[in-house]
Amino acid sequence: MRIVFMGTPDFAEESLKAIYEAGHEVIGVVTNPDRPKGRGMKMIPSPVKEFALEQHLEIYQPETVKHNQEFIEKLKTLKPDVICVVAYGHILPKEILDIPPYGCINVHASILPKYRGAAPIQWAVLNGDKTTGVTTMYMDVGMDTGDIILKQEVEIGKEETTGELWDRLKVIGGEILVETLSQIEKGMAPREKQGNNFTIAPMLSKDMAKIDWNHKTAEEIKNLVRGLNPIMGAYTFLNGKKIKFWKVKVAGKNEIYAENMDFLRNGTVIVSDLRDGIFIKCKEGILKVLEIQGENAKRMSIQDYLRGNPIEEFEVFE
RNA sequence: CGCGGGGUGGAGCAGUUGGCAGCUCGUCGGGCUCAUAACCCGAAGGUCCCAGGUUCGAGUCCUGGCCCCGCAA
Repeated sequence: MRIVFMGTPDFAEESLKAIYEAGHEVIGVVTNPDRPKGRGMKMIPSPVKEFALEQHLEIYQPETVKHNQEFIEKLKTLKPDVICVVAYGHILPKEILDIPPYGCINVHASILPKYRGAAPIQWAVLNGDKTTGVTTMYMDVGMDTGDIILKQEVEIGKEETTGELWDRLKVIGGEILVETLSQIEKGMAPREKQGNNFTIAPMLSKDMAKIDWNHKTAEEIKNLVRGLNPIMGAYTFLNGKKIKFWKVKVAGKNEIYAENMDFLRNGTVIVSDLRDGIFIKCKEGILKVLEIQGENAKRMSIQDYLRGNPIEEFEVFE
C-alpha cells in the first residue's frame, strides 16, 4: 500500500522499519523538526528521520499540522492509501484524517481504552500493573478515542523498567501494525468501538519524581523507581544532596533482620554495608537499593557508590 | 555560544595555604580458622587527560586543547 508514516521517537522508528521491510510503499515520512538537544544544545534529528534518511524516503518536518494548509495540500497530492501514526506528538485535524481512503491508523502502547494519552507505558509500570499491551485503531478527532482494530497483550515483569517495557512494546507495535495493514488490505480488519471505561495517562510531571518516604510503601517506591527509569529517575535527598535511585527492590524477609523499628523515621538507613548495599525503612516494608546516582555523577552500582561516598547507618533520606 | 560537575593505580573517591600521591574495595602472595565474601600480615600496580607557562619545587596556580558526565529540552 501507499503509506505516509508519521512519528518521531525510536518507538515510532521501529514501526516505520517494520512496514518498510514488509514491502509497503512508504511515500512520505512526517516527523517533528530537528530540535536542539543534549549537552551544548546541538540540533538532533529524530530517530524516525534518521531511518528515513538512510532509506532515502521523502521527509516532511512541519512545525505544526493544524491549520497548516500548505502541508495538508501536500499530503493530498501524495494520495496515500493509509496514514500510519506512531508517537508523532500531534493531534491530527479532521481534514487530514479524511485524506486516505483506508483512514489514519495509530499504534498505541496500551490496551485501549485504558491509558489514553501521552505516557501509557510509564503509567502501566508506575501503577504496578501486571499486564499491558499494544493497540491499533482508526484515528478520530479525539485523543486515542478511535475504533480498535487489533490488540496484543503482554505481561509486565515484576522488576521491569519503563525503558525495558518500552523496548519490548515498540517491537510488538511494529508487528501489530504490519498485521493490521495486511488485514485492512484484505478488507477483513475488525472494527470495535471503545467502551466508556477509559483512563488517561497524562505526561509525567517533574514533581512526581520525588520519593515520598512518609506516605509510600516499599512496593510503591519500587514501582516509582522502575516507572521513571530511564526517563527522569526517582530522587530523594540525603544530607541536602540530591540522589537518584535507578534500581531498587523490596527486601525479602530473609534478607534482613528488622524488628521493632517503629521508632525510626521512614527513610532511615537501617543497614549500610559494602557488600549488600543499603536498606531503607519505609512506611511498609524495607527497600534495598541496587543502583544509585549522586549529584553530578553517573549511575553506578550501590557497591561502587559506597566506596567513595559512604552512607552511615541511621542517616535519613528525605 | 543554555546552565553546571569532572578527568588521580583495575573500581569508586580524597588530596588542606603549592612541599615525599592517599583512602575504601578489588587483584596477587602468605597467615589464622571446621569454615567464610570475615579477620591478620605482606606485595604488585600511577605518564595525577594532553600541551605550554609561573615557580627552587605543580595533582594543586595561569593559558590553550581533548575527552567524559549531570541538569535542562
